[in-house]
Parts: sequence; C-alpha cells; structure tokens
Amino acid sequence: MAKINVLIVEDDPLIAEDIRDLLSRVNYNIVGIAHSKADALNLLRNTSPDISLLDINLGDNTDGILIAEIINETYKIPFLYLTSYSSKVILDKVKHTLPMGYVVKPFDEADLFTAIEIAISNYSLFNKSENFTIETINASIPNKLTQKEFEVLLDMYNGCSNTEMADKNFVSVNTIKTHVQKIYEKLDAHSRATFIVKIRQLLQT
Amino acid sequence: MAKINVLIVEDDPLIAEDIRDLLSRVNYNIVGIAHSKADALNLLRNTSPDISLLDINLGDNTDGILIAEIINETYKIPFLYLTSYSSKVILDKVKHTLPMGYVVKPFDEADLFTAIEIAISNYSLFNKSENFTIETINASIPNKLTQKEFEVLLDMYNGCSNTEMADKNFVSVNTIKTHVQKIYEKLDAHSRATFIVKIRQLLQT
DNA sequence: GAAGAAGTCATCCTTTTGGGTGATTTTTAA
DNA sequence: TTAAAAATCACCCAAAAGGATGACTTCTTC
Repeated sequence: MAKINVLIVEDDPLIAEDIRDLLSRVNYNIVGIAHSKADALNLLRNTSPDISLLDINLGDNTDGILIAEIINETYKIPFLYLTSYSSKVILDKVKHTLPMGYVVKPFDEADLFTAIEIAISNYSLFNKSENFTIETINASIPNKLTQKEFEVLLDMYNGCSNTEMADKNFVSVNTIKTHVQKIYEKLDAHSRATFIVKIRQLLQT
Repeated sequence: MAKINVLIVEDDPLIAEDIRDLLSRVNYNIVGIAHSKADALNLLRNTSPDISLLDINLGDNTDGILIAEIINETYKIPFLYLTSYSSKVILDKVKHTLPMGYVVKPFDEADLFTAIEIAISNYSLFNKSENFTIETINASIPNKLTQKEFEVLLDMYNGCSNTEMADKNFVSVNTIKTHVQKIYEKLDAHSRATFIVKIRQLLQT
C-alpha cells in the first residue's frame, strides 16, 4: 500500500518531531513540517499531502483556522486539529471549518493512527465533490470516459443544456450530442435525469 | 439551550456511570444506559437521543457495530465509538458504519465534550439526505410546494421521466406535466438539469 | 509514418420536455 | 356552504434531447 502523505503544521518543534517519529515508523510519509502559516501554505502548494495535522494555535494566533479554510477552498484534503486543550470556545471557533477530527495533546500513538485513518476513509465519503474526478468515475465503469467526455459530464451535472455546452466550447451541438451519447452508453444512462442518478450512485460507492 | 440527549451503550457499568456523571454535570441529558444490544435497541425505540456513544465490544462480541448499522438505517443520529484500544483491525471493521468519531478509553472530560459537540454539529452538515423534506425545501422558496408537487419532485430527483411518473401514479402524462411546470415555476428551474442543480443548492443551505 | 483513439460534425428520425391556456373535479378551509 | 386551493386532464406548439449511422480531422503512440 502506498504511504499516506502527511503534512504537519505545528509550531512547537518538539511536538512536531514527536509526531514525525511516530508516523514515520509505520505507513506514513511526512511531506513536511510547517512551523508557521507561511510555511504551511508553501508546503501545501508544493507537496501533495493526503491529510494535514493542524495545530490551531501557531505562535500567539489562530492561524491554524485560516489554514483550514484555505485547505477547504483550494486543496480539499481532510485535516485534523491538534489542540493542547479543548473547550466550547475553541470548538465554536473551529467547527465551521469541518475538521475530520481533532487530537488533544498529549496524545498516544494509537489515538493518532486511528484518527488519521478514520479521517481519510470518511473524508472521501463525506466530501462528495472530492470524489468527482475522472479517475473515480472511471474506476467504477468498464468503458472508460475520455477527458473531453468527462468535461461534458461535468457540465451536464451542473445543469447545462446541449446548446449551452456547444456555445461555451465553441463546437456544434452535434458534437456535444455525440459526447452525450457516448457518456450515456458508458454510464448506462438514457436521459439527463437517469444520468444524474447514476452519477450520484458512482460518487457514493 | 436545550440539553443534548445522549444514549450510552456500554457494558461496563463503571465506565457507563463515569460517563453519565461527566456529562450530567454540564449540558447533557442521559436518556439511558444500555448494557446490551437488546437494551440499546429498546432505548433507541423509546427515547429520542440526539447522539449515541457506542462501546464496540459488548461482552464478548462486537454488537456495537450492529447497533451502529441499525442507527444508520433507522434512527439517523450521529454516534461515537468508545473503544478500549484502537487498531487497524478494529478500524477496518467499523469504518463502514461512518462513525462521527471515536473516543479511546480512558478519555478525559474535555475530549469527550469536544467529540460530542463536533459530532453533532458536523452530522447535520454531512447527512444531506436528512434535509430532504418538503419543509426544508419550502423553507427556502417563496411559493410553497404542495404535497403532490413534492412527491413528483422526489421522483424527478430520482430520475423518473414524465411517462414513468404518470404510469406509477395512474394519472395522465398531462397531469404530471402540469405538476412539473408548477415545480419549475416555484423553484425557478427550466429543465430537468437545472432543476437538479436547484435542489442541490436548496439542500446545501 | 501507419494504426488507432479521440474529437469533430452532419443528417435523419422519434420521443420527450417545456410552455401556455383553459376546463373540470375534488379537497380544504373559512 | 361556499370560496379558494389542489389535482386532474386536454390540446397546441416549439424546442430539446435521445438514438443511430457515417465521415472527416486531429492527436497519440508504437
């Protein structure tokens, strides 16, 4: 099994190294340790973590929350909060970012592993749009979609008519209709409505 | 704020009482403590918990998982697993039940509170289908749907063509078409595709 | 550079939708 | 009991979608 890429965002170097040691011993690959918001954004941009562990408090501020928001907007990976203490106040401040969990420091090895694995396995189920890639769709059907077909599929899923798609792609409606036909064949759908249902099914499994 | 109703499913009486004490001191109401699967099903049926804390191992079996499955099917409330230890093996066995989290025993007060609150606040966001009622839809639109229209809407959402709906409801296609038109007016949609998108929007807010 | 896949477009035809209007019956509620 | 709302259906027309087939033009890729 491929190692799970983890990004650690934790200002305390001792704790960060502690986590790295724990995780490195088993099936995890640490793509980086960020001690600040800037570090974190940089690593998010340049590595491809599968999950991020976020300290809420970086130095004297709550930059962890900002990083979480950016992850949700741009990177769409699950994350867990690392907190030194848990309180209703903290919770209210972070829950809108929909963390996949939290780990209260100090934590033990097993807790951390469990939290990470549950986070990753549940995230894909919860975050449906994350699954909405050509790879996920193709993994579930015998006749694979081409790139173009997937683009058309996305537009269809977002409510475009054939004419609208033709216009925005500068091709004729006939071309779009051909793509649509192929998509229907490959997904075993026969109308816009059944197509949507098929997509829902594919994204849920 | 109304107290949060909690169902505790835990075979160890000491731990169960410990949890009850912890939670009762603050904003929680314990609707019951179940020591067995039978107890749990009974309490689920007769009380209305907002969340359940499930020990995975009840006695010498993993009835906690079965209870989780029943909760998912029938009661649709969030639950957290209480585990004495965490391992990949356990995790693989439980993750298909989509727990909102887990708490590893022994746990401290703050951990438990945080886990419960996050579970409850996130559950409603994750569980979209729970929101799919005529009330939720009507709450978001100026011209309310009638009951019949909502039924047609559900069929449309599930991929039925007008003809299919006419057949299964023993009415003419014309009747269905009238309902569909009304639905489009009220939702400001103009085709099956845009209708689906509108519904998605309504369910997400 | 040849073969195959992917993308482009056309034509033909049928079925389904979308839309508008009007009318009748049934239900609901004042 | 009566007026309003909801549900039923019809007819008309235009637009869009669905389905099949064939052909031409890029791209890849070996």
